[in-house]
Amino acid sequence: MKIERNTDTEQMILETAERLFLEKGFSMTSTTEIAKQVGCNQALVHYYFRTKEKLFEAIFIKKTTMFVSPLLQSYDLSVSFEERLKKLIEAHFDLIRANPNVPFLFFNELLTNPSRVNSLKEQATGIYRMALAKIDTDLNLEIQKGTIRPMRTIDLLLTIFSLNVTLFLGLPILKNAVDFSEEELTTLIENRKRENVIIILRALKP
Amino acid sequence: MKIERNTDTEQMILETAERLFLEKGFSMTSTTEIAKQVGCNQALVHYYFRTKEKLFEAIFIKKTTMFVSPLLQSYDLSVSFEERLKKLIEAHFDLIRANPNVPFLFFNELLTNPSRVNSLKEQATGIYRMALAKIDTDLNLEIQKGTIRPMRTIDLLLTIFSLNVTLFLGLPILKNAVDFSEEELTTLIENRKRENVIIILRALKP
DNA sequence: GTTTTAATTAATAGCTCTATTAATTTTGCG
DNA sequence: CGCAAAATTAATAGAGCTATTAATTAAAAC
Repeated sequence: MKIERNTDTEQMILETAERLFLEKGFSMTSTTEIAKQVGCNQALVHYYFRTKEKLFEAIFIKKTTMFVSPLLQSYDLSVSFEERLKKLIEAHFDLIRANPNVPFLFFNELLTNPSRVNSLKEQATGIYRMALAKIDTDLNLEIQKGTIRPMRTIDLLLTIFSLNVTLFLGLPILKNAVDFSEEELTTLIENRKRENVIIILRALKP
Repeated sequence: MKIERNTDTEQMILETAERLFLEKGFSMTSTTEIAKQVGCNQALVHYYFRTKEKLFEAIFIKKTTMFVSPLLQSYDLSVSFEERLKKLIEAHFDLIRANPNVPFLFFNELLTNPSRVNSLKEQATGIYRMALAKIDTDLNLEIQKGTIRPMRTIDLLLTIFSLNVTLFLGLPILKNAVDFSEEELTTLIENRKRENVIIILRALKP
């Protein structure tokens, strides 16, 4: 019986690091612990990535782009504005549900280490601006048509973002405090998804 | 010329620790740094509070209660339900605006150190349950009257919480990314306050 | 004014972490 | 095989952090 040997240690380090960073953030995760969980020597982490910082950045950037691009794809111009927005909200919601720890990582790192915002600016702002511009013109067109009330794009985006993100950000705490069953939890989440769409669409009405 | 001597060093340690914990979280704040900023010996921090953990807990509990109780006071039964809710939302909003870093501290510590939820359970759940129960009966009464659509209390609270908290949680990041002027910022905040009330009240309509 | 108590400091033990270096093992290849 | 490159490890320097202890200074009490 042969022990299953690492097909690719570098990949394992990356995956383990990703998991730990997402769970505990940058400062609470040590290269020592990453190595221990991978089952390799701690120096190996530095062999592949030189510094903890670089290892983190690789993951952070990956997560950033992963977290924006699906939103662009879901923007379907062949249906009504309301339908289009609904799809966008749901895509955003599902994206966070599939990666519930990412918002925590973002907030944690961008708040405690604001310099990271800068590296993000060049990386992600491009995509963000595209998404923003797309919605912006779209929204203003509808406002001119009078189908929705006058509002700023940033307000709409903030609302979507707030409602979708906070649920998953707070869920671990809520789970700990209230003690849901597994199905109660899925019901709650599904409910919220529907709720969020309703809330936002209602908010747009003239 | 005499150097202004600490009237109360213990108090200064507490205040400095509070500021640093709120800025950077528990793990990123060292007793060494606290002492340096206070201008005293590092051992003094431990002399007064024994451990960093105990120092943190003192602050954490204080912030927790401070963050819940004002919500109960603003619950004014002499006006209409809608008006009452509006006041509650605004009180919540103002509370966070006055302590914009507290949500970050909560999320950060409750997510990375879930055991803290337990100490919170006994401390704050009492107050929370009171607030929740109050709104719960109130809300269900209105639902029976048919003045608002059927919905669960937790959904209403999650909506309020999401909209109010995320703004201030994300503001430092947004500020860094978008580069607002001081008045643009206050305008944005005031707008959001109004928006949040509108959004939530609309969401309740039958 | 001396004694007791409280506040403050210096010094340090013990730990953990990051990063590097040099040595060793494994792998790929001609 | 034999050798070069890559992967892996052991060892360790160097730094920072928490917490404690013993010594020193300031304040209070009698």
